[in-house]
Amino acid sequence: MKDFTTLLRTHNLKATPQRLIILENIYNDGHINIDNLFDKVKQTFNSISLATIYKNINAMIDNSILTEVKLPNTKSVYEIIKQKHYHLLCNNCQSITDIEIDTSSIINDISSRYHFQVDKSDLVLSGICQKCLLDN
Amino acid sequence: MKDFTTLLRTHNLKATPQRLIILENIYNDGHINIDNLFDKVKQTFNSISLATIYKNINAMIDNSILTEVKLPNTKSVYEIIKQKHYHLLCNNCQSITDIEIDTSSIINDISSRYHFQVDKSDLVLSGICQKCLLDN
DNA sequence: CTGACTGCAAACGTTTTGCACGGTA
DNA sequence: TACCGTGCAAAACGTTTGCAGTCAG
Repeated sequence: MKDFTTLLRTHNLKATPQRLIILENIYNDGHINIDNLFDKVKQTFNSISLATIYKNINAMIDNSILTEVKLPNTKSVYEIIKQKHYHLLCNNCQSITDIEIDTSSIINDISSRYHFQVDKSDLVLSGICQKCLLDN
Repeated sequence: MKDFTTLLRTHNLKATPQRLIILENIYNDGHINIDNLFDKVKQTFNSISLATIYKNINAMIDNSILTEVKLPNTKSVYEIIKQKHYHLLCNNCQSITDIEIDTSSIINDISSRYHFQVDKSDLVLSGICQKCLLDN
């Protein structure tokens, strides 16, 4: 469990109970889409409105607490901003796994070949995860 | 200019004038979002409806003629399916460039480290393109 | 000739907004 | 206490659908 109160305040947002529960749920899940987040948050805060979820997701993205991860063939998920990493997406169970890869050689290659200044990289590898491979 | 009539027919779709113009516009642009596509197509086929654009984009995706490219911080674009490649996205001029990178070592590494069967990879490098770097 | 396609309008699901009330700092 | 945040309902937005007419093969 992290100190989400401090996280919010250092990013110029008030630490309301709704925001704390939203962050706890995103943190526990790792990556979560709006619908699942709303369902989960309602379990501990059943009066919360969907508009509040949206407003807070957007506020936290604007204030660099969260980031949106766009995925092929499925809804975007949101995650707390952390160190640079990439994603595995299982097309069978829909699980998302953070992975670390050294992409510096690729990025350097592209920078020089295309004279493109790379500020951000997004990589999603889709396929079948270990668990689903074993289950079938 | 390619033979889009054959492309459509070999994918079990009728070669209507609307579809040919849609494909020509996507081909010429390389990658285009729905709004820009609608604007462009209207220039040569002003009676076309937005519903027809949507229906055809979806039909062509379902029949493996087109693919959707999801991009960070901006709308998805559509492109004609071609050989495997990745994308550069300029955050200044919004241009999208196809790039070729050998990602096999990364994918092999991930397959063995995570026991994940990789079927597809999506990589977007965002930043500033050469033209915009020179202009500023 | 027949099934597939088009264009319109209506419907739909998702996200945003306005506003009065409530809570954080 | 001042301002930010919440919750509700309504609005806006993007996309899909139903249907009658049309066209490609």
